[in-house]
Amino acid sequence: MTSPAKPHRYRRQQDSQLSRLEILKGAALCFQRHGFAATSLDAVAAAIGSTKGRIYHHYASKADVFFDVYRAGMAANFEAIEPLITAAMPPGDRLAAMCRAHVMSVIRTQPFQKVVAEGVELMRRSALPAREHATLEELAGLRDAYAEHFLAALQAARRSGDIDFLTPKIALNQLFSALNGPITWYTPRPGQDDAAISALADECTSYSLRMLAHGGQTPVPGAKARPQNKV
Amino acid sequence: MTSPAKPHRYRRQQDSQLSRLEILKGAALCFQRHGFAATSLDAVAAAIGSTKGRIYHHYASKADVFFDVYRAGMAANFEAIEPLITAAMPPGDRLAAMCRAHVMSVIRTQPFQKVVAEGVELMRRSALPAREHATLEELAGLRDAYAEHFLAALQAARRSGDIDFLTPKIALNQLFSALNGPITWYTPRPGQDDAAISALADECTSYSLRMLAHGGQTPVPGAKARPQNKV
DNA sequence: AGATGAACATACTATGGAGTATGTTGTCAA
DNA sequence: TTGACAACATACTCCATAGTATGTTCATCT
Repeated sequence: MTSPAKPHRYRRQQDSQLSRLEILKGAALCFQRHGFAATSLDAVAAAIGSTKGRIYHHYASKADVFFDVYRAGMAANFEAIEPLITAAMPPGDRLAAMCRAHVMSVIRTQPFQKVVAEGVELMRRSALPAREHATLEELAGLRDAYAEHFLAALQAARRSGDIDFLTPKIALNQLFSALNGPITWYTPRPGQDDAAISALADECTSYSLRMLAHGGQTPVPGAKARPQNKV
Repeated sequence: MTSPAKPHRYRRQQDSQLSRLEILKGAALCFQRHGFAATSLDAVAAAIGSTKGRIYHHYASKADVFFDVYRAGMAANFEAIEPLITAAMPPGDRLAAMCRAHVMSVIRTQPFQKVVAEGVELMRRSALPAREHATLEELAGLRDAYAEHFLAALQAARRSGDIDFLTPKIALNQLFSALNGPITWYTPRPGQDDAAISALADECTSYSLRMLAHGGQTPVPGAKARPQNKV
């Protein structure tokens, strides 16, 4: 700016969309590791070997980047289950296939799904600046529509006698808690091929599905009253 | 300071421990809602009708407050399962009782458990200033010891034929993901008495335990390869 | 009754980071 | 070949907030 023109090296993407995608990947990794608030756009820029100016050229604000990562994560999920919601299948099989597809998507796009999870939490306590309120509702709509597909599959599978549960909302919440477990604890291994990942997803899906299997009301011992926690 | 002495009203706690507890509760609520990074100590102070000076009188830093909330949350959990790890019970019953006790503790101390969850995430990517490193290891030790109790109960219950699972680590992780589900989605209702909460905990525990029930390897349809996600 | 220290409140400093303003380079159209 | 604009980089501003320094009140001991 003030100094005489040095021969800087400007790295330019021919395709603007590719540049945005690169930003999204870097942002997803940073957001996954440190969360939205603790992530600086300088850190995101450094992660992709760039500067903040590039990000602000493509996005209006830090929140906009976050929202776009969220959209990409949800898009991956929708894409994963889309062929299953219209296919002709027994209800039990459809639910199982949807769960399996969701787990695979979660593992493959883990950083993005972490952002989705944080975004969902963000919406719980709303009270946001009104400017972003419209976007928040859009993203909440995406999540609700996605959950609705699983709720419908859940109800259908129960009607057909494949699974059993008490309260739909609780069953759905607990199912997602299990299916999304790998978001938190999964760490990609160096020598882990697709077969190993597939086996891991199978095991997670299997556990999650058993949550809703038949088995009567297992009475839980120790369910009687115990002294109240102090804290 | 500069102005002449006005007759201020100082609210003082006779018991220092009570004051710390009040700070912890307010901090837990703020941390739950906005996370560690997005929570200012001014906000915490305002939540308890106080000022930042009071917090810094009891704690050396914002992180120290966070760590103490974490300790309180873990203490509540330990206290909940403690009588069950030594009691004479069949392994299956012990595991069930421990799960049920954990869920109840989670629901009762939800804000604290959210902090515990964030703390656990924090430790995954360590790389912290060395000053807090010792404390981090202490807290990680607490978590590991707690998980170890459940892992032992898991193994014992499998040996006795009460449950079945493949990989212990995955089973344990998925179990905790389910048991900790209410941390994320539970919201206390106004007219919700202890009986209602107990019923809710029962349902959550029931689902979580079924994850590890027998049932053979349910083959998941749609487990064959599908097109890779783009993102 | 006065001294001392704990338990706060108030007022200040310092810094990281969001956002902006502007400079620089490549590319394509005409 | 030269605008003109897109795609960046650089260099700033400015505010929120962590942390500090200091003032104030009360209780307790002697």
